[in-house]
Order: sequence, then structure tokens, then C-alpha cells
Amino acid sequence: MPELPEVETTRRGIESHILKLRVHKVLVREPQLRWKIPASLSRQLPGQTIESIKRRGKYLLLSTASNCLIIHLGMSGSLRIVADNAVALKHDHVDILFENNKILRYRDPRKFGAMFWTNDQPLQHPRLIDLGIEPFDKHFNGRYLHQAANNKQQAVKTFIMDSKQLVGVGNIYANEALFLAGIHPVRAAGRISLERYTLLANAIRKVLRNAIKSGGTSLKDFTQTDGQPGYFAVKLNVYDKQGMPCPTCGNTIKQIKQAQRSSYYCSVCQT
DNA sequence: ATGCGGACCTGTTAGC
DNA sequence: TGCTAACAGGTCCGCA
Repeated sequence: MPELPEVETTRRGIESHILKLRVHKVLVREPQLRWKIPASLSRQLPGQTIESIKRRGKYLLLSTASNCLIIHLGMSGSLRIVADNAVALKHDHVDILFENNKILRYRDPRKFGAMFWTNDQPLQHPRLIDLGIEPFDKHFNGRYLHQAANNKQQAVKTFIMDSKQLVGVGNIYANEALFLAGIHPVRAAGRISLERYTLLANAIRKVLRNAIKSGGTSLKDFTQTDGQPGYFAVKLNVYDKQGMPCPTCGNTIKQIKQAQRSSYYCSVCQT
């Protein structure tokens, strides 16, 4: 489900409700997500206070004075703030109950998400330590991409979706950014000029920034933490638009598969 | 080293 | 109407 904008929208949504609050209880109904949620979470988090809520790529980092709960939403995960008498539905796998009787509720039908319970160095966690640059880092630009692409034969679309290169760009925004930059998704990453990578870096930041501003993309089931849908979907140019006219030139949007993922592009505007 | 296909799991939808 | 197959926002792992 969530790419960087949806995770950031979630981060902001829960931050306003649980920052500086003490955890009263943790209820794990289904521990088996992508990896098993450690039992130590339920023992150790109660009594601790959430001191900060940060994001690294698509991971959320809920830090206490001595530990960090790392959450990844996978494809279908979501976090909501609900009242303590709200009935848990199927797929509501984890509740974190706070001292003010609000619950942070994790829901994930496909169970591709994950929760890790670590010390105070979450960025050293094996799943995070090799993550690439943040798209809003001041060092991220066309030169960075151009150098990272080196002589790669890999298609530029799978290249920008590789979290070891840069984080946060999933299938929707990869397609949208390539459209904005006028770059064909199949083009080899190592055969793109610095000038075009500068366009692409700017396009990536633009689509992510706009999506965050709109509260994320609502496709099927993404909602903000208050249950309101994101409003970005109406602004998508190519994603899921196969057969429809290109907003720029009117040519028919094409759909292909790359690395098992759907790619959408205009063969006139993107070369 | 690089890059690809398959895997994880459930729900929804397109197609027959 | 009902069954089946394909597909969905992510990313890890094993193999070529």
C-alpha cells in the first residue's frame, strides 16, 4: 500500500495523538507478519513513553528513552487511532493502548508488514542499515543518481525503486516521476545523462511532496489515520491509466511489466 | 557483483 | 450468477 507519502501522512497523523504519551498495554493478536513480532515488545514497551516518531524510507520509528519500535506497513498495512472500546476486526493484528485510553491499531490484511523491537539505534537494524538516500536529503540530486547509475544495465524504473539506491519511491511514484521527467521506464539506468537525471531527481521530489501535501494516494484502501482518504489519486498522470490518453500529447498510455510490477508510460513523451 | 524471478498472504476484480 | 485467474501500494532471498 504505502509509499513514502502515505507513510509520512501516517507518521504525522499518529504523532499528533501519541507523542509523549505512556504506553499502558500491548496486545498482539497475530504475531506472524512478514517476520514474527518479538514477545519482548509486549513485555517491555508498556510503561515506556513515546518520545519521538520519525521516518526512515518507508519505516516508522517510534522511539522511547531506551528502545525503538520499528514499523513497516508492507503493501496493505495501516495505523489508526481508535477509542479503547472500538471493536477489533479481522486483520487488526496489534493494539498499543495508551494511558489516555486511545489505541494505536495496526491492521494488515496481507501481512507483508513488519514490527521490530530494537535498542536506541534503530538505523543500525539490519533491515535499515543498507537503505539509500532520502529523496528530501540535501545531497540527493541529479548528480547523485547519475553517479549511482554508473554503467548499470538495469532499467531506470527498477533502479529508482531500489531502496539501496534511494528510499521511498514505490510503483506509483516511480511511474509518475518518470513521466514528469520524460524518461522511458525501460531505458538503462547507466545510459541517462546528468541533465536528465537532474530532471528526474526534481520530478521525484515533486511527486512525493505533492502527494504528502494531499495526504497520500487513495487507491483501494489507504486512509489517513482519521479514516479520511488521501486526495492524490486524481492527480495521477499515468499510473493505472493504460488505454487512456496522455495528458500532455493525447497518445495512448501503455502498460508493461517490469520486475513483476506494472509500468505505465507515454511512448511519445517518454524516451 | 548484478539483476531477475519467485515467494510471502489476503482481498478484489476482470473475464469466461 | 458463479467460478477462476490475475492482480494489488513492498522487499527479501536464492539463483543464474
